[in-house]
Amino acid sequence: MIKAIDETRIENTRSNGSSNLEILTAAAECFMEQGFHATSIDDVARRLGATKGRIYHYYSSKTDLFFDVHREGMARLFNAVKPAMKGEGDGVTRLGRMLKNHALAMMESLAFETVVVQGVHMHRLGATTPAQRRTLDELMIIRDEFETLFKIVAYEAAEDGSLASRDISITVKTILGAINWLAIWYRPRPDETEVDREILAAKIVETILSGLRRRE
Amino acid sequence: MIKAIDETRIENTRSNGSSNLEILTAAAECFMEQGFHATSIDDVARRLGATKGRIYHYYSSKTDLFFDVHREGMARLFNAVKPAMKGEGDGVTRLGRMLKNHALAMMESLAFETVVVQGVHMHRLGATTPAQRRTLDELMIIRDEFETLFKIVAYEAAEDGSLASRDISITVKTILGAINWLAIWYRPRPDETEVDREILAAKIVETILSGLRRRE
DNA sequence: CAAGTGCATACTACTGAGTATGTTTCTGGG
DNA sequence: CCCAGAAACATACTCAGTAGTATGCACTTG
Repeated sequence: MIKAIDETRIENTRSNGSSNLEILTAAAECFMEQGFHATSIDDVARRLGATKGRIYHYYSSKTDLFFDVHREGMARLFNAVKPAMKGEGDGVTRLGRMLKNHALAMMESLAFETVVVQGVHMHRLGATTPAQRRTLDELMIIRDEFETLFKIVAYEAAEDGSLASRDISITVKTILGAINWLAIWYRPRPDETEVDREILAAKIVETILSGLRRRE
Repeated sequence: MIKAIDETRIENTRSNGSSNLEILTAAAECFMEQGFHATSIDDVARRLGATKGRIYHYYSSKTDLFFDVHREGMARLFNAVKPAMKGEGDGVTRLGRMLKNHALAMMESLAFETVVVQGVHMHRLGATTPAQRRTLDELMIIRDEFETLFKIVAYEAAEDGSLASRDISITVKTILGAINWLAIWYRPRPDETEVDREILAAKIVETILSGLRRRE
């Protein structure tokens, strides 16, 4: 799974040409713990055991760094969810697979996905330069596309009769909220294994698919 | 409903003694739009048509102001949800009422509740002074109590057989995530009425209670 | 060995939290 | 009715933190 993510990682080129996963990871962790504005470039550098110079060599601004972390987070979500769209099972079954993979990606790349959640909230924020504004819009388009993946399969599920709901848009937003909320409350335990995460993801998906009320 | 909130509003006294709902509201809106760190005290003052002096007359620091907004947001959630715990219906029915009221409160006090959501995320953040650290811990206790309200009724629902789920803690976190996510995507339309919000809340709750998969 | 690459060091300039100090309006006791 | 004194702000500062820059320096590569 993780190897698959690495192999299919989309290009991460930014302003200065090359990228640097080490920097991205350190930045993601800082942004997760303190948020974008409370994180100084020096904080990220300190976590790297380096200085500003290294970061500004690769990224032209703090905002661009944030954007690239966001980009990486979205890429991982796509890589996790897209393969689950096709395959066997009715619409809701496939939706369940997508949700489970989404949840697992949230846990495995918690720092990046927390930044993604922050980024959504940042939409309104006036990004300073026009170039940054364009990048931000582009990121929001990617986010919409991600949501659309779920809408597509939800429509298919409505047509094959496996989906109960009527209002697809609200339904998708609701269930994605349940998953994304992991960024708020989930913290990995030190001794946690992949299996533990699978179990947690399965429980969450089960709740979403079956609902709270017992079925007869 | 709104009048009821005002009547039962808990005391909002802070450092300097008295409070000021006007300031709290302006601050909540700024924090919602830009986040805590990106919001300057001057921003809040500008929105009030005033200057820093007014704000620092009532609040000893930006952090304390944030805390009081959070407090107000939590108070509104409690006032919305608590009355729905008791009354007729099985456990899941009452849970549904609580969730619906929660969703409505999110929409009606969007700015305050967005700050509450931010506050949860801020938990890890090192609040500077020991006094602020204590206040932050206190706020998190209040949040836990809020979550406990749902757990209590969920346990009752498990006992009366109306609840399908086994893991109460994960179930509650999942469904609260679905509701809280409203803070991210919900934006009131200009011509929106109370009825519109009721319909939206009902759809969300229906999705949570019944689940995605169609029942035979 | 010349030209870049990959950083570190040492600055600058500005923003923004908090403070110190007016200035005006209210309030309550004589 | 008058007038301390407090309450409710506004104005004008200070100063620490931080984004971004300019420059230096080792090390690689063609």
